[in-house]
Amino acid sequence: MILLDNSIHARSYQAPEGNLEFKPIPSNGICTRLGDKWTVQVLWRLSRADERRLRFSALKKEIDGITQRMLTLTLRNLERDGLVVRHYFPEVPPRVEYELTDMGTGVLHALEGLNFWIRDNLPTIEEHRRAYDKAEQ
Amino acid sequence: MILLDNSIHARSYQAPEGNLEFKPIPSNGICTRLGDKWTVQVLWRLSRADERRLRFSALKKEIDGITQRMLTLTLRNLERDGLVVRHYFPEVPPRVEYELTDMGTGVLHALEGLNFWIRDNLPTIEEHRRAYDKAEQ
DNA sequence: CCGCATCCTTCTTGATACTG
DNA sequence: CAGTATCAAGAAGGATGCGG
Repeated sequence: MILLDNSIHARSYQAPEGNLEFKPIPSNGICTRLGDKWTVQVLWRLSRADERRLRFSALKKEIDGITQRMLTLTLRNLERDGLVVRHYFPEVPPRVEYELTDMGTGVLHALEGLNFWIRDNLPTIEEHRRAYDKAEQ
Repeated sequence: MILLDNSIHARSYQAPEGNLEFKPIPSNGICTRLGDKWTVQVLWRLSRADERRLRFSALKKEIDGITQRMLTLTLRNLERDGLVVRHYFPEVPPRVEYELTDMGTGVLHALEGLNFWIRDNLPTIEEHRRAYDKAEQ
């Protein structure tokens, strides 16, 4: 997904006036990434943390249901894209913190429109789904 | 994911001022849908068509690389969610047109912010990817 | 504590052939 | 023309065990 397929809430979304002004640009995997199961959840948790930084274990604790493996993979991809930076402290036991970059913050802002749209339209969509499924038996 | 992983272009994106104002809401599969390989491509083609309607075969011709099977599946999902309506004409040979609903148009508007963000940030992201991959050997 | 390796299951996409 | 059915390939996600 883009937004959470688990989580809650917000203010109102004003659809822009007039016609659609974009031709969709190639996203080179960005959208697939944002649409996966955990990415936005991770970005959002980091955005709410002190100094936009959290330890691996803190993220794992906050994100319900995520496995160590998936958290690692998700963070690696975000790091590779420059949305998150990894800070490694070679203590014993080791400590690792992940920090949201400005670009990481930016993508969350860019998702606000979609977020509000979903909030406003999800009930209607689910209504359609029920009707459709019923018609199919 | 959301925008095209194949396609081009647009105007500028003004990031909202101040702090992030949303807690991501549950999307119930919407985001996964928007993040898949063909959904946005289909929505966008319909949005540019006369009366926002196109025949199945026209869509197939316009969307490079899509198979009959994937176009069918994509349209079924969009129809189920109420983003598209299917008009069936029992002629010989049969004719089927798909029409973008207001809600379908709405979701494209809601994606504009993301679209512009990607256009503006993709070069930087790809730079990060190259650096990351190089560091990994 | 953090993360890698391995194995396994499920989902998504694609290729191809057939039909009202 | 606009599908459906079937099969196969690959990617994504989950479970579990080991290691610095």
